[in-house]
Amino acid sequence: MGVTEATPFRANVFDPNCPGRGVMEHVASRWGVLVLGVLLDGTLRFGEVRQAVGGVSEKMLAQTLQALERDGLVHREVRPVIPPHVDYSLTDLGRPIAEGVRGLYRLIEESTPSVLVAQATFDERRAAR
Amino acid sequence: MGVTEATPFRANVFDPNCPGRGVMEHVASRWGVLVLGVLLDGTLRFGEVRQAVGGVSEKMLAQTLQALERDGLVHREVRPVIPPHVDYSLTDLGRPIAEGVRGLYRLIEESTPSVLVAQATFDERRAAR
DNA sequence: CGGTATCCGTCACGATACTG
DNA sequence: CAGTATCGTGACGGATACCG
Repeated sequence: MGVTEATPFRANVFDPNCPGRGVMEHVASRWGVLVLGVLLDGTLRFGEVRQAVGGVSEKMLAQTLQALERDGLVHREVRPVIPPHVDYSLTDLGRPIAEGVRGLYRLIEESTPSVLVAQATFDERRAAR
Repeated sequence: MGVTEATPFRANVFDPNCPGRGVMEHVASRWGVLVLGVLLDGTLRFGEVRQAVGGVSEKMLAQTLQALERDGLVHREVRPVIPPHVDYSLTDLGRPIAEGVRGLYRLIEESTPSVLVAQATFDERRAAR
């Protein structure tokens, strides 16, 4: 088997027609990463999620939550009262992924100062041409 | 200060007007995650990256690589020969982030079977209405 | 070979209004 | 309160052509 056995990394995600790619695009979407990150804090209602994630519209939030629910990463619980009350939380499947996302946050925020310097340098060089 | 001191997580990424958010959107973009993942294997030429990432157009690849280069996550080295030869690799700043992305791949691929079941169940319930 | 420029379609997204 | 429906815009993204 040699190399085949270990398959060092080379995920199938790189294949356009692979189910994992779709999940990746839900998770790593503009709002997906933020929703998962927010839900890591615990169960939240629709409006609370909306408030916690800055700048998301109702429509996009509903859409994002549905995609994540369909993938089994987020649990949706409706309480039949008036006015309606809907709770969102991470599933056991979704939690590790959300934690991975949180790890990315951490790294990116730590890197932010360096990134800003890099951007400034880059833009400067461009202007100098 | 109690809770305030630790600031459990609650990254500034959730603020729409924050530099980290922009970086996050580059990294967690459709092609950004894939490019970073591919470069983790080592230095690659433009064409090699294009081949490794399934389904990306030249335009989007160039655009993605530029954004990551501007953020200081990817290093671009031009060798002035004919025909042109351009190498791309991760910077010290970019590598940890790329590794975080790889971690997400792993998690998502492990989850894929469960996700497919969840999707089937979800779609079934919808149809049953 | 590794881009950049241009054109153009599509769909992601936001704003608004409405329902249960 | 938590959505769904509809519509309009603009950015994203692909195809093509051309330059260094």
